[in-house]
This record gives sequence, structure tokens and C-alpha cells, in this order.
Amino acid sequence: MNFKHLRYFWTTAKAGGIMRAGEQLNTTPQTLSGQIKQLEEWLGHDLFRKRGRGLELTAEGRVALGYAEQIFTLGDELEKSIRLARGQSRPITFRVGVADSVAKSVAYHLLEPAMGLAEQVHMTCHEGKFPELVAQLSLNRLDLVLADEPVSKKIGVKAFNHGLGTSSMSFFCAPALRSQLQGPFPKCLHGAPMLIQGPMSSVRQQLDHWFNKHQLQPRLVGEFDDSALMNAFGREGRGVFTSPTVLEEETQAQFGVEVIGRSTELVEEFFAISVERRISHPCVAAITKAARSDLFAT
Amino acid sequence: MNFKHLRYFWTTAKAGGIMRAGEQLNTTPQTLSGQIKQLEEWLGHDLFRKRGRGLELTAEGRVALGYAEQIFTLGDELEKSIRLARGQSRPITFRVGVADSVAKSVAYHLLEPAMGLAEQVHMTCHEGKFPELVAQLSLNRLDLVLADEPVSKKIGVKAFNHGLGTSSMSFFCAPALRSQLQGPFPKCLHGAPMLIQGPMSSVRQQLDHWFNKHQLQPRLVGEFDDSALMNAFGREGRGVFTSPTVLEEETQAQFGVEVIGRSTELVEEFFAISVERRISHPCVAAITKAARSDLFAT
DNA sequence: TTTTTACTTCGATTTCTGCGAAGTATCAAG
DNA sequence: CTTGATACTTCGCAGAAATCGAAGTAAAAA
Repeated sequence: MNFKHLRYFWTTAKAGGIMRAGEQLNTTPQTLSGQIKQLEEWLGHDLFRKRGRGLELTAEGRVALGYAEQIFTLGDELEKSIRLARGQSRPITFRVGVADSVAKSVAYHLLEPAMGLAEQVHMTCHEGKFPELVAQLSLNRLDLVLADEPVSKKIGVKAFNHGLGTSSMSFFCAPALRSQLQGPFPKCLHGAPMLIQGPMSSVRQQLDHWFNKHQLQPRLVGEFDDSALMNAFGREGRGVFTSPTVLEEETQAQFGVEVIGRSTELVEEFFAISVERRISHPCVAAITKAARSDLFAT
Repeated sequence: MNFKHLRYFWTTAKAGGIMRAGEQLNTTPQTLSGQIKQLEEWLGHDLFRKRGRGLELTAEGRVALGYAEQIFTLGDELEKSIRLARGQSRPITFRVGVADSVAKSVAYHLLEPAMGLAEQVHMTCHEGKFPELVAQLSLNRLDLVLADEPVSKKIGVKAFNHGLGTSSMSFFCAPALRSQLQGPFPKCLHGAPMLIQGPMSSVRQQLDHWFNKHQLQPRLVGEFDDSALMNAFGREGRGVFTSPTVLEEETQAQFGVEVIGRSTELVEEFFAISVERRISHPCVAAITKAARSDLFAT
């Protein structure tokens, strides 16, 4: 697709004629006529048709005009947003997608290093389901996706996983509920009211398997795609819930809940997923570096 | 903005290097290097910086990449949507904006001729406030705007008004309310509960002036930007309301209301507004033609 | 240190874009 | 019905832009 031809077409359509367009573009009618003809040939459809001694758009021309309008509007915006940045130290934009299965506190701790850079950072966070976020990433609408599972290389999405560390899982519940549980951990979970992650999350699948293995059958009272909502239910004593062990202190303090027990068989893994072959985005670099050394240092 | 340069930049950024991009584009590294350099020069900012023996995006480069992605995605869509139309008789797309101050029935009658064409038509209707719709029109996101006021040429928006006709106004109310009104029209409106158009509509301004002139002071019980909602209130006897005289029969039948009176001093005008200097869109042509001959023929 | 890989610079060559001249079709005025 | 004006098209050449080969630099790997 030759965008120069498209621009000529676009200007001509908006100006309402080749002569007028020629004045705007400082070019001659025969040039426009020829170049537009080339575009039509390439597309395999006429965009203009003769009407009287002027031109009018065909149906295809009208469709093309709509696209062209958007394309050149974006082009202008691109130019503006970069030219205007002359001299000023542009704050680095950093667009993150956080899978909603990732605990917000974990996300915060993982993202925090990006805010501590020497340069100013403008971070925008989006939440969503993992596959949606990966799709956004591959369209370059995100710089990074934070998730608790890696992208499968088989799917052919060009993206790279950066392991940020792992954490075992801890089980929590409100004090009122604690007293009703009988026996030692993990036996006490049998028949206990349980708040659990949604069926698509990797933690959920591990939990299902783990319960099975230990012959435990908790009573599932709630399923949550979003861990924050699960925590809110847990705080009110609606059930036992899990959170990464690294967040034990924080979870206890924030929600006033107690730790029932831990299992190193349950492992939550965290990944930063980027499109870059080699990490060049300073925020991504800071995050992967910090995660390895700080948060999950054991 | 040279989109060829932008495409080279985009491919290089996504491929992660000039060599790889060269293979994809069937061109040599030195070409890419030079052309990208020209883009950077034109924008006044580097998009890549050297890192090791490779390249990495700068902050500006990352911004540009986001725009480029959108631009070339649109380009692909444009190509697809026109190339694929080979041979098939593409249904004409017709995007209309209807100002919400226009009664829905009027809009229907005005638009109906577009559906009766020999060719198949795919019509999409949008509602909104008049200025928003005109903005959309000038961006070529709409083919036509239906409104009860013309665009002022002074504002510099390149758009053309096509008068579709006029109608006097009729006053309606529910039978229950009718019996409570005292005296002949228009005197009976004094003190009567009144449902009225929003302050930005041209009808409202005429009404205000008309009430003043006849020394009438109705009790305004509701203001509505959207006439359909006003009619719903009117049907339930909440107040007297107005509608174009051409819709008298329809309004009575649909809402079970009675005509109190008419005033030829109140004139609602209807306009089709397009960006085209000469109407070429078959739907627009059908509408303007039909409106002049049918609906408002007096 | 040497070799390999990746990008850059320079000058020649090919390809593309743009213009003058001449031609066709439409509309409007005489 | 002619005449003149307007608007687009076709053709062939000239200038501009993009491309490539050859040679050069610089970092990483061997």
C-alpha cells in the first residue's frame, strides 16, 4: 500500500476535485490523476467515477476515505507527539497489563521499582484476563503484562517470558472462622468454607489437585477471578482463602486475618511478559532486575 | 510525514534489528538505515539508539511504534475491505447521525427512502447532540446528519445544508389532561403543565419567544433533549407537548393523545447535512429528493 | 587476538514522482 | 449550434528519491 497515493486520493476526495486538491498540495492535476489511478489499479477498484466534468466517490471510494481519514489523523498525532517533545524531558510512558488473577499487592511490589527510576515515569495500568492482555501486548498497546503464568510459545504469539520469582501459598481466615476449624492444618480444611480462584487460574488448578491428593474436600463458597474481591470476602469471615506466602505479613495486617498454614507444594509463579527480544524499556529492565534480587529473595 | 520511512521503522522495531527487517522487506540494511535516519531527522528525535551491536527503541521510538502499529493495521484493513469486494456487489454503507432533538418518526420518514433503493443498503444510525454529530461528519465518520437546524457557515466547518422541508407545530396532550384545560387554544396553555424541548434546541427558542408574544406562561414540568422521552411523558398525561404537524395522525394513534391546537408561527425545519459539495452518495440523494416531493409536500 | 555479527557511510544506478504539451468530455453563454 | 471555459486524462521526458554494492566502524564471541 502506497500511502502517498492514498494521501492524494484523500486530499482530492476532501477537496472535491483534482484541481482544488492540486492547489492544496502544490502539484498539478495530471500528477494527481495519474497517482490516484495507480492506487485504484493496485486496489482493483475504482475510487472515483466521472460525473459531469467533475469526479464523485464510488462506494469503495467512500470506504477508503473513511480509513484514510483515520490513518492520516493518526499520522498527524504521531508527528505532533514527537515533534513537540523537542528538548523537554518526556516522561517515559509505561503501559502495563496486570492479569486479574495476580494479587494487587504482588503487582504493586513488582511494579514499584519502575517508579523509582531517575527519569520521570508515566505508568498506565490495565486489568484484564490473561489472553486479552497478551493480545494487547502483541499489538504494541502494552509494554508489559504481569501474570502468574507464562505465554505458551506454541501459540505463536511473539512474546517473551521473564520469570520474576515464585512463592509458596499460605492459607488465611478471619479469627472468628479460625475457632470453628477443627484439627491441624491441612486436615482442618476438610469441610471448611473456602474462597477460591476462578477455574482458569493456574493457582486454582494446583489447588484442585492438591485437595485431591490430600483427600480434602472443602466447601467452596465463592470463586473469584479477582483476588482483591476474594480477600474482601475473606476478611469478613466468609471462608478460608489463599495468598502468596510473601504477602503473609501484609495480608494479616491489611485484612485482620490469621495464617492457618502453608504449603510449599503450591507454588505461584510470576512472570513479566514483553514483546521485546532484548529488554530495552527502562521500566521493564528495572522490574525484572528488582524482582530477582528483592521481593522473592529467599 | 513519509509513510514509507515509517513502515521501515515499524518493521525494524518489530523484527528487532535492521538485518532481520531487511530480509522481511527484501531490501538491504544500508537502505533501511538511511531511510530510518531520514525519518528521525524529519521528526527531530532519534527513534533508535545503539546498544551493543544492535539497536533499541528510545522513548520516542516507543511512542512512534504505537502509532505506526495502528496506522498500518488500518492500512491492512483498508486493503482487505476493498480488495475482497472484487466482483461482489458490496452493500452501500450509509452512516447517519440523527440529532436527538429530531422526532424519531420524522427521522424515520426522512431516512426511509434510502432503504428503497435498487442496491442493497447497510445503514448505521447514531444519535447524539448536534455539534458532536457535525464533528463526526467532518471527520468522515458519518455520511449524513439529520437535524432541525442548519450548520452555521461561519464556524468554518466544511459542510452543506440541504433543506428537507418545514412543518408547523401542533400541541398535544392526553385526554385526561385535556379536560382540565380551560378556554380556547392558545389561551388554555396559560398555567398548563408543559413538557418542552431542551434549551439548546431551535424549537425551544421559538416556543419561548412565542409564549412571550402571546403572554402565555405555562408551567414547565419537564425539559427533554430527546423527543421520544418527552412523548412518553406526554402519553401519561404529565403535560402538554409539541410535535410537528406532519406527525399529527401518527402521534395521536401512537400515544393516544389529542390535538389541542396548531400554530403556523412555530416552524420546525429539517436539514440533511453532508460534507459533499455535490451529493454523490445514492442514499443522500434519495433522501433529499424524496423529502422535497413527499413528506412535506403541502 | 582474531573472527563474526550488526550497523553506517559513500557514490553509482535504478525506480518513482512530477511536469509540460496535447487531448477529450462537459457545461454554459452567445 | 457554435464557441469558450472548465475539469479531467494521456503521453513522454526530466528531476528527485530510493536502492544497492563496496568499504568502514564497532561490539561481541571464539
